[in-house]
Amino acid sequence: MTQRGNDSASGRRARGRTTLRQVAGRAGVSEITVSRVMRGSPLVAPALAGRVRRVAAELGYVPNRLAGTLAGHASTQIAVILPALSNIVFAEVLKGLETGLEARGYHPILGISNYDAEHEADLIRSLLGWQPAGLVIATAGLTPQSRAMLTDAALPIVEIMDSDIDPIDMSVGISHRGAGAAMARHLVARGYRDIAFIGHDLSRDHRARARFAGLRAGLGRAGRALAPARLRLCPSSVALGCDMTRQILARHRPQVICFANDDMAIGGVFACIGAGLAIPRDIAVTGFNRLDIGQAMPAPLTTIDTRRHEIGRLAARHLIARLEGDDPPSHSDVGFVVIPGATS
Amino acid sequence: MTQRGNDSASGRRARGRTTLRQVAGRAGVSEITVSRVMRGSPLVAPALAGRVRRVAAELGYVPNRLAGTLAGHASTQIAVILPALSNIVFAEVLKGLETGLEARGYHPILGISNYDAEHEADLIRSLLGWQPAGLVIATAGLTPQSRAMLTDAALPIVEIMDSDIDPIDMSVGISHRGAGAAMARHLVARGYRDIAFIGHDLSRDHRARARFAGLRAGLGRAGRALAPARLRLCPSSVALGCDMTRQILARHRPQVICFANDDMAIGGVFACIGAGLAIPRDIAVTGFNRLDIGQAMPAPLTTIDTRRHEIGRLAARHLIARLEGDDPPSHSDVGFVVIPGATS
DNA sequence: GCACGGAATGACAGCGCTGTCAATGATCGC
DNA sequence: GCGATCATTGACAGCGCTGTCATTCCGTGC
Repeated sequence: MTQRGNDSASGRRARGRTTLRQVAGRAGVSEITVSRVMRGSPLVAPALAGRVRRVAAELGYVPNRLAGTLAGHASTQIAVILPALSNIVFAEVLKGLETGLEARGYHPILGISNYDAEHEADLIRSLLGWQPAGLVIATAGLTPQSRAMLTDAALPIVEIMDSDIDPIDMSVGISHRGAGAAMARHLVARGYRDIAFIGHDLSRDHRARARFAGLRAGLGRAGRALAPARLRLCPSSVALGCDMTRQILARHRPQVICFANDDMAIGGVFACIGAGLAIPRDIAVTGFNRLDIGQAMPAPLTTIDTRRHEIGRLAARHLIARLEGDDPPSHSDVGFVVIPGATS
Repeated sequence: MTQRGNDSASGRRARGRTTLRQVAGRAGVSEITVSRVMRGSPLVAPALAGRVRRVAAELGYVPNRLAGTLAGHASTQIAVILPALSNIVFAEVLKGLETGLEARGYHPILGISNYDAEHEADLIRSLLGWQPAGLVIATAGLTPQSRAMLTDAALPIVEIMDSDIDPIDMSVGISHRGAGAAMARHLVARGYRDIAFIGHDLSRDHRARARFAGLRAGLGRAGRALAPARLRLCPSSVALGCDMTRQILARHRPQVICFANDDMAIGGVFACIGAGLAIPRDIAVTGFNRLDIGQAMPAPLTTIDTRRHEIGRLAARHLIARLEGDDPPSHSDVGFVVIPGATS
């Protein structure tokens, strides 16, 4: 652990990483042969391949994927752009994606748009600069510019979460508008009339907005009205759901409160319990997403399963299929599932 | 769609992306000048720079970062390896990291080890192949091989979450053993004697194991014993906490149950409520991590804030500092905070 | 009017690897 | 025994960009 030349005081930058050439020199073969061995080509005689592998291991050789990709036109990086990570939903989608990609040797490069379409455009530009083999995106609302970049880039793209779209290339998701409508049918079937809605900042989250629109339209078709929605211009959270529920209860007790998602709904349940109300006898509550925690509550939450794990899995699968020359469907609706629960 | 090579039916691979040369040709300047303009070099005359920028925009030119990095030795990718993403804790750390990195033009390449040290080693190897500028890792238990690769790689490395380690390069975290001991002091101060512990698979999660060891040791020092721990060899979850709590309650009611983390503790709270027990009168409950949801419950959970957001932020900050030639501390303990709550 | 210094631009080599095709032996059929 | 064939191996030219000089063109001061 002495000088070695690298480890330049502050930088600790790696100059002097072992290269193909060094392995080749030490093994007494040409660079291309080492390259073939490292990529498992059957063109190299087994004995030679063994020797080369031994030398490579000895030298701790790690192939430079940058150079390899530049020369060979075959990146194994996949750009992944999500609107947030504070909500467990996207973390689970990302988990599903990472697992599916990693299993086939692909690596995600991550960007978080914060539900900001402009920032999303910047992310698209900079991630495309890495020449990824493909791109998976849960849109924050593609700008025309973003759309143009993606179209021009001509690489496999999966737009995830929403199936009510006309995808640039492929889509995997559910119908959020349909999910809202399904919740409306559920509420109508249960006979509720005085229905309130609590949500976070829907102006940025267009999928939550679609659910809300579907809910309102569905209720309208059944002749029920939705009380004016209560929205707070901040990200969704348990605490927010709790707080806003208390506010509503302070002036009026609706028959049911629909929350924009499970996080908020769980906060709502806590607020109702705190107010001494029995659920669903005194007041009903519904959420969206089917978080595990909502189902573990003493009274499992009425909600809609968005099958996000399946979305991540399928997105990875379709992307890889396309990369391997297959022709996966350009439009996949994984279908949501209404979970009746015990809170409505 | 004639020859052009690109958009080959299935592949949709981009051959024919605009290159520096094309921009240079169209603008009537040399490649290097375009390169300078794209990187904002002051060496180019403003008028010329403007013209070049216009041409680049017209052609939708996106610099190829692979080539740039290969030629210039300055990647802006940062390898990030985490043990899981199912738990919101790591998702939040990742969010903090991404934000900090993105703001300075760096992009995370993600790997999830699933608490598997062997897989972690594979991830390290393959991510290092991208010649990242730095690496952030929440260890799943570095194998000697992993350690060697990281040492040899000679790039800035931040080991996050745990501060009770001798870092390869830098560390940012808290003392998990200390946190366990702090919880022990809290319990002793409250006068509890009959203390149970419920956890998930600690064999793989060495930080949870350290907390447990700290708790047990702390209680031991105070002359209290911990009932034999109940562990289930599966990942932690709300449902698991709920289930295991029911099992314990079926045969005996301890004064307090310590859970390996908040998720499990929340499940425990639900189980106790379901069993008609009042918290903390009939039974106390403690968690770990200080999840928002635990604090939003009618009785805020007694827990320990692990300051994970701060960990992510600081890890990004120190990494970037190092990359920019500064000399950040090699060892940062962000400190945990005991949150007394109302469940103990 | 002229050498000089600085600003602006370019030529060139090469980062580490892979695609392509050529070269080398070894093997084979007749 | 000899050309054809196959299995191996290598030479070479780039992928698209940037570091490092070299070059050109001014305005300056004397």
